[in-house]
Amino acid sequence: MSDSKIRNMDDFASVSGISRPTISKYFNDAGSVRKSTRERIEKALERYDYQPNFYAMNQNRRLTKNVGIVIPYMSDPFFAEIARNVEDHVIAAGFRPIVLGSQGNPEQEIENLNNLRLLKPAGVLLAPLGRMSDSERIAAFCADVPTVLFDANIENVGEAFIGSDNEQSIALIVEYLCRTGEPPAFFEMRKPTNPNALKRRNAYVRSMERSGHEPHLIQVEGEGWDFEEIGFREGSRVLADRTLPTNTILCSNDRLAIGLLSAAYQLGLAVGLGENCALRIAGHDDHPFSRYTCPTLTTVSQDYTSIAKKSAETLFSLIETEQRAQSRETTLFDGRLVMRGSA
Amino acid sequence: MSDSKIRNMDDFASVSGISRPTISKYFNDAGSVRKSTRERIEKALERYDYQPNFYAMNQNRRLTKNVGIVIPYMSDPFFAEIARNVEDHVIAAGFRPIVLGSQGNPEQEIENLNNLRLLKPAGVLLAPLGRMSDSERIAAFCADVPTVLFDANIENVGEAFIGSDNEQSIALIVEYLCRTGEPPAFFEMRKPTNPNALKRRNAYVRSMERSGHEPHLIQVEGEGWDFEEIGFREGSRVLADRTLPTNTILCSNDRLAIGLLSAAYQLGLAVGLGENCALRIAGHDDHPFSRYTCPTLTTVSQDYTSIAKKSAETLFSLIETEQRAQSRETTLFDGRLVMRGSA
DNA sequence: AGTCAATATTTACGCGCGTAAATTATTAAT
DNA sequence: ATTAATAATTTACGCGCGTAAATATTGACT
Repeated sequence: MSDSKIRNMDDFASVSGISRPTISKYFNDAGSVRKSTRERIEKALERYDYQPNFYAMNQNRRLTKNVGIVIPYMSDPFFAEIARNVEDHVIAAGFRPIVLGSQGNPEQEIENLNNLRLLKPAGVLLAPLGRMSDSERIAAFCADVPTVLFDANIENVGEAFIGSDNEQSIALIVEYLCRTGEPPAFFEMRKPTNPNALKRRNAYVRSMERSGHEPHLIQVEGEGWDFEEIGFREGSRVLADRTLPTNTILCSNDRLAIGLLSAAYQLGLAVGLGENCALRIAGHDDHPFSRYTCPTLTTVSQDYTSIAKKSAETLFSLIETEQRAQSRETTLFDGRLVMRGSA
Repeated sequence: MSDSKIRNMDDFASVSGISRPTISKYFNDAGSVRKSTRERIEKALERYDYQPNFYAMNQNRRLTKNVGIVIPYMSDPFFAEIARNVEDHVIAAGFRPIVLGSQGNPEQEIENLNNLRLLKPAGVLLAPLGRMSDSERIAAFCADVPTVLFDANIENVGEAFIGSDNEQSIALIVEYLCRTGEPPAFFEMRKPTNPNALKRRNAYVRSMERSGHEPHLIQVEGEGWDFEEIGFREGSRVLADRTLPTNTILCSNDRLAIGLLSAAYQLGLAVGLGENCALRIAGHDDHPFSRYTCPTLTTVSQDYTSIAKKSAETLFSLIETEQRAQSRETTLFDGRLVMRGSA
């Protein structure tokens, strides 16, 4: 690092003895300049720690290497995890990921897309809020920017959808629970906020009916994204009532299950498979925390490795061919049963 | 919304019949234009949903309303929570928050600051990685942009520091644990990654010595931010060894404690206060999850409401007076004992 | 030395907006 | 109606960079 401050590309062009347009070309694609020039630029880069203004760069570019990643909730470990996964693929493909969380707020979701648009992204990977999303505005965005939806679908919006097969995964765990004990009741929010809740509810009902059991929905009150709190509060109430027709509860997602496990513990109800257990609890998603609950949570894992990979690849092929998908493809990955202690 | 697309401020100036510089002034400060003009602009704003390009705006501005918020790790619920808190204050004060997470990576932390600089922020609220931070570069940034540090201190960097009094909070829980049972051992990572770990270690040692007890450090291996995993893995080992000189373990943070609780559960060790409990476990931070563990986690809460408030206020007074602090003030808030089931 | 293609440079303009100075229009007060 | 203050407009330039066209340079080759 030298003394004189390099404030912009002009300054850097001066000190490196190379014209600004060539510098610009270098930063756009280092391979597009002559080798000797590249070496001179890189030598100068070592002395003066200049890097182009990211936002000014995108101002007047046709195509950028930016890829937006939008998830429903930043501090939900499940979404944080899948976002990290997607991010890795984006980096590996030579793009620059920009991750934004919508904080459960549809307006924030739209603002995130609007902000991304200003960065002229080559494409966007969007896990929408789902039911709450302003699907019209999202569709309008998708008309301008190649967008692949993942995790939650919005019909006919975006170039493709990649997610989990809730029908399969719910059937899987319902079948497991039925086979190893009493058929499960389904614990969920009456007005669910998380994206795939309704699909899972329907999958549960169908799955129970298919195997000749009476579905039993436990639809609790609660709003927002504080699922553990809702699982705990409403779970405490439901368990104290002792009106459940079964000793087995399947939760719509792991975070509800974590709250419910806590409620059961505090009521002195032993949860698990053993003879002396009063209750079985299962979840859905394989949340990062589910392996540390007491007992550990039996759940069904989403194959987010594959979802992340396929989502990214789908977007990259769209970007490369520079054309829109001729038909909107939907790819669903199977869930995998994760047998742990709670059921 | 009308048919014709408004692409920039020039377009909007045309359709609203007002000159572009005046529009620019309006968006900078709606009160700075004549009332009749403001109404005309706002009427046009309803018809055409235009909003200025955020990044182009900041390109050539002297002062912006942007306030950067940088935290060590986005998907750590504790940091997510304190960031949300700070964010609220920033919005309430009429500024625009831009939240960035450093993902435990010092280079990312510097890149976050560099990116923020391009947005010409009025100020920055920085919770640094701590020991791992590139303090030289952070200091260089603070020389350019008014910055208030919170959560973790870096000596003489930034205009002020607001955090928790680890000395007080650790003494508080050590005293509690000693008073109600055996003196605690201290469970931590040998090379801790989380910001305040070393302060807490020292506070523990001093606190134990002060009350005439022999300190006992359990320093486990592990790197990165997967604290629950480390707490579980190393905790399982330590508990299985049965070489502990005490039945009481104070963890350096709640996330380690959550892992340790899980380990104890799986080893069949009853955790809690009761006669028939083999172990007491306590944490530090009052992590959002700590009220859902089994048993619920006794811990000491950081007063992050006050920390967030004071940090924001400190920054705003710096921004308003447009001058740097004459002396670097440090404000420490007391922790509060949160007695739950685990100790 | 001469030829040609591949690169580099110069020049000039554009992106969407901020901002300052000079000019003109509006408002409120005399 | 006149005046002074206030606000809006026009004009012109700047921010940091992308990009296109014309021109100049380079390097490998015959």
